[in-house]
Amino acid sequence: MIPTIKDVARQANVSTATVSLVLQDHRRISHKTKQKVLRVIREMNYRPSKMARGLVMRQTQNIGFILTDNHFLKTEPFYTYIFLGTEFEARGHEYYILLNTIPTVYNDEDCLPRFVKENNVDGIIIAGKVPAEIIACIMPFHIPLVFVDYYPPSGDYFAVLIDNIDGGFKATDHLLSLGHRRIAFIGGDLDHPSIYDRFQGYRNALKKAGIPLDDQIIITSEKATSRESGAHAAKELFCHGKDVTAVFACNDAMAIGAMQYCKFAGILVPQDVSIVGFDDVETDLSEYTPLTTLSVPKIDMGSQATKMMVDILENKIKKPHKVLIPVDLIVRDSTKIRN
Amino acid sequence: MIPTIKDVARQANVSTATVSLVLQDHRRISHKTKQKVLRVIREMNYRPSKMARGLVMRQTQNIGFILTDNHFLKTEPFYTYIFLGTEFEARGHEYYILLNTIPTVYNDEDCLPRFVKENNVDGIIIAGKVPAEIIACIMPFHIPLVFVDYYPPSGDYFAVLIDNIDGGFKATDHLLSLGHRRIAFIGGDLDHPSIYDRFQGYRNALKKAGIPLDDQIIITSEKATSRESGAHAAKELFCHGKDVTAVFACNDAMAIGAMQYCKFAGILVPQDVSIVGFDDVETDLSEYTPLTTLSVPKIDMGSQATKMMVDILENKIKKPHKVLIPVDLIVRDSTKIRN
DNA sequence: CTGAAAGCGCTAACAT
DNA sequence: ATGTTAGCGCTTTCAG
Repeated sequence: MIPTIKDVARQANVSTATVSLVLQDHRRISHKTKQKVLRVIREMNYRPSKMARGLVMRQTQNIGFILTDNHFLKTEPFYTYIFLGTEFEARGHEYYILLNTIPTVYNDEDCLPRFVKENNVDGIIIAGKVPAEIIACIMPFHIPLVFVDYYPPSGDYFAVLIDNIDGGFKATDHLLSLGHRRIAFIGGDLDHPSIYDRFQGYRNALKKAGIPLDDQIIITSEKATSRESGAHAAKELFCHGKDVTAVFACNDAMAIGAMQYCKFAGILVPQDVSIVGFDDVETDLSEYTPLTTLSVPKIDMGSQATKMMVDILENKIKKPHKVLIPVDLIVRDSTKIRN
Repeated sequence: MIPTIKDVARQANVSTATVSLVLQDHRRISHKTKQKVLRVIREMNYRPSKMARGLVMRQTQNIGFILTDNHFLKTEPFYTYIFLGTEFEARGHEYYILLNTIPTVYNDEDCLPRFVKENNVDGIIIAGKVPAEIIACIMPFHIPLVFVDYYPPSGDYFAVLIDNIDGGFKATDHLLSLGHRRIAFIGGDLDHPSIYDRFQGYRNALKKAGIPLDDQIIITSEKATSRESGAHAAKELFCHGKDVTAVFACNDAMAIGAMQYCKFAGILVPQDVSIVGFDDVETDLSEYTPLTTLSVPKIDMGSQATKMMVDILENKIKKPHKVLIPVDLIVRDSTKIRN
């Protein structure tokens, strides 16, 4: 049988109120009683019931986690890592994470995650891009929100974001430092904020190096950011004989696609061309030259988001703000000094 | 302000007991009052508090989900899908899934998932192989357990398992039906139950076809089930000129490894040799011939596990038993009729 | 510094 | 058929 606060109180010869106060480390408890109670608690292996406490405190100690299903199920476990990060961090703060995937396409039926309907969370972490309707549905409930790896088009929010500008800069700067001057950018739709920012970093780095932008070697006509589109972009680049010695791809998939094309076209990486990716998600690619890329600390992002949420819930912070997570350049074999 | 049962009772001019009974669809409530109460509930948008109900009912309406971290984080989202399946199913039964990853190597510090320490789950689903110590730690708590894709070496448990024997049979039978007679088996450690069972299916199929087993073409000397070991095994097979026209690999990774070796050795798939894998997890392998394999309904497995757990918790089933999930042969391009 | 008691929202005897 | 009431395990005034 699981001991209750009453059992502890009886055993320690104090009232339940005292036990409760000890539990909260209240200062108006004498050191002696505190030690006594603590000992009994340990002996009986007592833990306060979340439900009873939640009932009276009017809080669930749960944090919701919302993600569209395609994000969670894609092959690279990007959001899976973020999710895990939230879980790890939540443990230390006595919170539980409640996952709720939502359909990628908006669907007014089950628009509201059930944990908000049931009032079963104190706050919600939203990971990746979600339909604007979902956010609109949740807002009226006045539940604290933290966004991870996504920032809604308008409004002020708490958010944990990748420092994409810095990443783009680091990638480009790395190539510059290797002596490259003709550095191409290949990316998907610039309307996507992450890609746009990575491109900004690229621009900033070139500007700093005093190299003018050359639209000829900036390929942003692809919509997707897949391997296929990476291969396409590379074809565009090399087929027309534009002289480039290095490529910064906006993500690993496109970088790999570019490498696929190079292999096909007999272009050697990194001898003929250096390539840098972004994300550090494409593993097990024994076919290709190991990719120099920017590594995103995914677990850390989840952890930061939870930390931020806990701070909000404990009223430690009130004003919405963004936290930018720095990325690390991982130098592997796909980049080398310019010939 | 969220309405409570009292608000509903007052508004409907009945007692809270009546509202409670209506909520549980108790028959000793007159149709008329029931309708009246139901209307008020709808009007006020009332939902009973999980915590209050849980407190008195002594149940959390939470189901724990345990997984070692390496399982959750491996590149293929195998267990991620299973986890999602449990979530989907849980929704329909008003349960929440609480994830708790545990270190892969046993670590007596945090051996117990916190949701059991805190008594925050009614039952626990355990996915994939976990250290025996963890199970031993949990047993004393008498929490219902359901295993998914793993069955402990000894004892009687509820479990949802892949029908590996059937899968091995289907794989081999497919090759037989294509006219192959010299069918190799490549697998990792036969001590692993899944691999052993897949091998049994292979044996059964050959036996049924009246083909004697040939130890020469059964490669089980590899410990791992990685691409590398698949390539090794294939080398072993083809290097020594053992005549085989088909290979059943115990999983997709080994099958891909075998294909890597074939490519290297100039052996054509499927022209020279047909290959069948197992799991249907290796995607995005544009380099290789699309693999004929056995597809495991991962989401369905999670869903079945939750269903089983809910049945246990509702006392609908009491005797431990296994549910075998059938697998489907997915014929792609890596197999063809024997020349 | 500690205890008694009320009450969080709900269910389940027991009354009526 | 419905209402009254006593808790479930905990926190929190308010007294002492």
